[in-house]
Amino acid sequence: MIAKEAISIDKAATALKLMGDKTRLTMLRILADHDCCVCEFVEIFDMSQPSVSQHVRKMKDIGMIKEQRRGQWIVYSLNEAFESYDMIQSVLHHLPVQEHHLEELIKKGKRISCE
Amino acid sequence: MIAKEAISIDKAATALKLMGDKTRLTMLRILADHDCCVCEFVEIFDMSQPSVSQHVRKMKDIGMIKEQRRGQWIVYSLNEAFESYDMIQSVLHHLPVQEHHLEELIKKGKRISCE
DNA sequence: TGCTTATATAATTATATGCCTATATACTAA
DNA sequence: TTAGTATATAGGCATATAATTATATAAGCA
Repeated sequence: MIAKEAISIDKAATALKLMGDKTRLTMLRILADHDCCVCEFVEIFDMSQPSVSQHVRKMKDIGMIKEQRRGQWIVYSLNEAFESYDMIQSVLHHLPVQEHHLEELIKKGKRISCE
Repeated sequence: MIAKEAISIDKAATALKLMGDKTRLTMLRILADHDCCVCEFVEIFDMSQPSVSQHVRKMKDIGMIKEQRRGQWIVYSLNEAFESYDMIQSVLHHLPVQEHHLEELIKKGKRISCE
C-alpha cells in the first residue's frame, strides 16, 4: 500500500466475491470505460433481463456501482466513492479491455448511454 | 496495465472467486509475508483441520499457492509463477498486514515454518 | 514394528448462488 | 388513459460451497 488506508479483509472479501463471477467481472471491466444500462448488458451477455438485473443489484447493494436514471433507462457506473474502489480498479487494470462488446452493441444499433 | 499482459477474464474470475472468501483471503494475506503449514492455519482460524485443508487445496488446485514438504509438515507459499500472481499481489497490498496472527502463533509456541 | 503427529480425502448436510419464468413497477409517448 | 419499453422483484429449481465427522495416508521417532 502506498499512501492509502488498507481496507478490511471483510469488506475486501465481499467485493472480491462479487468480482469472482465471470459475468459480473466482465460488466465491471466494461463499466471501467463506459457507463451502461441493463438492456445493453442483456444484449452483450445474451442472458435474461432478470438475470442481468440481479447481477447489477448485488453490485449496487454493496455500493460497488451506482445508478442514475436517464429517462426510460437507468444507467450504471462504477462508484468512485466505494471503499474498495482503488482495489477494484487495480484488479480491472489487469484485465483486457472489452471494447469489442461496445463495438458489437453499436453495430447492432443497441447502444443507449452516451458519455 | 503497464507493460504487462492482461490475463483473461475467465482466469481472473476463477482466482477472484477463491479470494472472495474471508478465510482464504486472510490466508493469502498471511502467505504474502510468511510461508505457513496447515496446522498453523488451524490454530489461527480456530477451524477444523479438514476445513483448512480444503481451503488450501482449492488454492493449490488452480496453482495460486504451492506446497513444499518439510519433514512432517507441508509448507504452503504463494506461487509467483501463477498467471494471476501480479493481480493477486495488487489486491493483497490493499489489505492490512496480518502480523498479529503470526505473533499470536509464536506466543502460543505453535509457529512451525522458518523462513 | 507400533505410536504419534500432520495432512488429505470421503461422505454428509445446510446454505448460497445463479439461472429461469411470471409478474409488478416506472417512465415515455400517442 | 392506454400501449410500449425498461427495469425490478418473487418464486422455483439445479448446482456450488463450506462446514462437519470419520477415515486414510504419510512422515518421524521410540
